[in-house]
Amino acid sequence: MSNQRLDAIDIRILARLQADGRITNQQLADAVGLSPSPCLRRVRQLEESGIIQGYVGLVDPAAVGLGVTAFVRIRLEQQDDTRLSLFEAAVADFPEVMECYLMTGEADYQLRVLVGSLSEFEDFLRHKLTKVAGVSQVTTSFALRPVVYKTALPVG
Amino acid sequence: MSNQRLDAIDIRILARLQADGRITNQQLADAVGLSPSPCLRRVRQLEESGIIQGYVGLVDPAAVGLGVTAFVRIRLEQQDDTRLSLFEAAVADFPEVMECYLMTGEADYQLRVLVGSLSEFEDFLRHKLTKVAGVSQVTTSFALRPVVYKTALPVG
DNA sequence: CGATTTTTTGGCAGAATCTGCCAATACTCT
DNA sequence: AGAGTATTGGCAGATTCTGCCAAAAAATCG
Repeated sequence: MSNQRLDAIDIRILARLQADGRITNQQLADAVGLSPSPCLRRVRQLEESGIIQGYVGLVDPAAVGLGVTAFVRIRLEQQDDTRLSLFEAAVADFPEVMECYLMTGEADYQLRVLVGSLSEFEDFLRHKLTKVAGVSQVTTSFALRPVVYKTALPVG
Repeated sequence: MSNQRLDAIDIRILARLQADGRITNQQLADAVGLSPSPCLRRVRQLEESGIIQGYVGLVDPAAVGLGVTAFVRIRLEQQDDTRLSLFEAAVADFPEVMECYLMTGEADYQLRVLVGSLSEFEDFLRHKLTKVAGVSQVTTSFALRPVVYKTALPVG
């Protein structure tokens, strides 16, 4: 999990793995111009150093009945460390919360919430989010449609 | 890319693959209580039907110098189909734009933008985003810190 | 510059995994 | 119960993985 200098080959490895997390080591080695052995070693190093955080399968939300994306901006009553930690622990446990950021500006936090329907969202608001200690103001906007969703960072 | 009924085993397969996109088929089969062969067949079907959209490696943004997350809300001058399509095509080509949603409410679009520094963000705003035809109002909030970032949908 | 150390690479080989095929099992519907 | 359909498990050749070691490349230092 420490610093590490990334050379041109590492960058290409990252680009490839971001595009296809199941590429075989042989294909990857071929793509970046190495033989399998040093290629695998580089990948392992990138994994162990935390630069590669993991590999995941991506599932179509609509296919599993999760068609509603909501963005929720939240103000807390107070912003001391304890309140922030409490709130963060709470949202981290909500399966509906896909993203959460501590923010500058009007809101303290912004959430991206994924649910199956508006009534599920209401349940989430009424029974979960507003029950968290310290939550003062909640503002919701809904996504009509996703336009771009990427996980691959621009590298190279 | 068509509809498909998901049974309990499929759900468990999806959960596992969302948690570890490089799990071997044998481990996966074991975890869901099948032998490798039918397990692989189910995975292939989920892939071909588009329920599994793909597999990706996740890279730490800070490790590649991308430490600034900005949320940008955008109003267009007009909201006819042509303008929307034009805007969407433009943002899809910006490597900085990780997410974009067509929104209800005040803003027409909301973007999550990932850059290395505030000056890079200014470049993005001045030379890219505001140059897109039809963009009228742009409001930015910055993330101080990511709290939750998940790709795994709640299934199971 | 040349010699030494350090780092990185490529090839090898046994182990593990993949994956298509086929017979056996389980399920469905009348 | 029985016919038909769908799903499963086992098998085996092909592919891939992955640790080890010697060779090559790069970096360091006198």
